Amino acid sequence: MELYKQQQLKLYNSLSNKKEDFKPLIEGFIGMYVCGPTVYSNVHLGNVRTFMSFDLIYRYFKHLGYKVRYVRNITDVGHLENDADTGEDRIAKKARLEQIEPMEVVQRYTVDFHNVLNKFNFLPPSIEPTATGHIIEQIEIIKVIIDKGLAYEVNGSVYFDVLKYNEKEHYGILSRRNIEDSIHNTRELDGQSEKKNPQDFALWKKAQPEHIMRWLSPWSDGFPGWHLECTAMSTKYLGKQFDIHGGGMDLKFPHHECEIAQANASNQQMPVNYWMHTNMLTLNGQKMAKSTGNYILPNDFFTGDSKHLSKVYVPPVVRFFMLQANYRSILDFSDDALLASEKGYYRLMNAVNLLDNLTASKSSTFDVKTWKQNCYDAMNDDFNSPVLIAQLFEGVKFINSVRDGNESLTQEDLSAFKTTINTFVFDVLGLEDATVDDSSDKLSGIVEMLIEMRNEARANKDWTLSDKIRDKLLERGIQLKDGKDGTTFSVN
RNA sequence: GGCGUUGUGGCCGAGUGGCUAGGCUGGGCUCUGCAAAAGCUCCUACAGCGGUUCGAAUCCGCUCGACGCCUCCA
Repeated sequence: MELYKQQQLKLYNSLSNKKEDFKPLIEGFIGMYVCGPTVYSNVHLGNVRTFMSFDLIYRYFKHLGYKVRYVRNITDVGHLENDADTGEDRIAKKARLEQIEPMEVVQRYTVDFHNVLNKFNFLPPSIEPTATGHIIEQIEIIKVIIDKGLAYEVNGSVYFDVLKYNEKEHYGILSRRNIEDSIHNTRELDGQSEKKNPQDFALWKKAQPEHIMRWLSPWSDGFPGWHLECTAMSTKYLGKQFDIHGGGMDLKFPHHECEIAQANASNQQMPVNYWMHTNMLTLNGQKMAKSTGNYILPNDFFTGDSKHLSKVYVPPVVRFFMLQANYRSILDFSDDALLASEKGYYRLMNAVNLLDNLTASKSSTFDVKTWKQNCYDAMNDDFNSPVLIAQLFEGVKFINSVRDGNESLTQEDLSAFKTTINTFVFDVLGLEDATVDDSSDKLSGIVEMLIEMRNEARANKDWTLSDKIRDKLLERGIQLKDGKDGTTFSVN
């Protein structure tokens, strides 16, 4: 029987602001759409956090036995710098500044995005569509919305008529806004606007003569608006109605609100059952953002070359750090917090690695079944990875005690225990073991030899030599551990 | 100004009406040639002020602070 039939999952739905029992439209299948990056620059760590949250969610769904179609787009056109008519397309601007083709910009940062995600051990989505690959679909949606009378054309550009839509529907249903409020609080534009109302948003923009990203449409040579691509691609691959739509908290308004309006306008139904929003990663208490310069790049961890970092960190440590916070909480980044996570991470890994060396006993002193369900309960409660990790540390303590002979497990319990811990650590949390690498076989042979030499020195009470071997190894990241049954080591 | 979120011990971070979060750090003990590792143990907090309740960090109100969105942002 599939695991999802045994585990009742609750997830927090931004649409209702409540935790709800999760029930997919079609039993056993999940359609999930996540707003991907706009590839006009390198992804920063805040971007990574969002996608990591959904990687965790995707992994857990898969573990539960769901067939998941996970769609995460690449925005490669249409994302304007601001909503004023003077706003420039981010990618076109970057191309202009660097004097290269827009598609070179797109290619460069798409590759960077994939490289970064691979380093952090992300599972690839099922489909990763691009906005430029779905111009026709976007044009078709615009036609439908115009036919419904909810969009209008001005000088070759097409805008969504928010006020008109709001007459029969609620624009602001997701972000809990009233259109009246935003009318009163909208900053005055410079009076040049083609839009009937400042709240209206572009479905299609006519390209200026110098603009190099342009496509033919019934209205003009131009390009699609930012919000539209997600509606086009989610509808195409997941249907008019699907289970989950996710993205960063900052996309809730206006991006997701606009998506709802467009989809609702063209398909006559609410597109998404569960909206999920991940919270921000902050640096110095402020949101990480390219525009303010307050950010840290993933690559900084691997070089250690940043004023925010005291040393080099391996990717799983960063991953572990992020998973120690719930995806809906703001997480503040600091070197101290990362150092603490690093220690915890290695403690966890060292215990996992001990598992294979444990010997079974006639009886168990640990309730494996309850502990295992505790792990599931944590994840079933809106993907509460911090609580899961707390449970895993209960396991760590227990493993170490078994090793020391203070606790015991039957063969059956031992294998259940092993399976559970490996499943959650590697499959669900997606943590890689940084204590092993390709050269581990040769390395351990050499370290075993040094341990032997040190033991000889210790037997001769030659503490100078024995301590030298131990300390020199530690300097190189190899830690010797003297236990009852001899010396073991770990590579940190 | 509007909408929303939030304020937890030295630090990071769960929880949310009575019952241990967890990690890191610091103190003590065991083990050890000494350490480290590991185990045990101690340090026991919920911004402030009122209210509801037998009982609130947890619910309600107010105050103060922080953050996010309201223009692009994961």
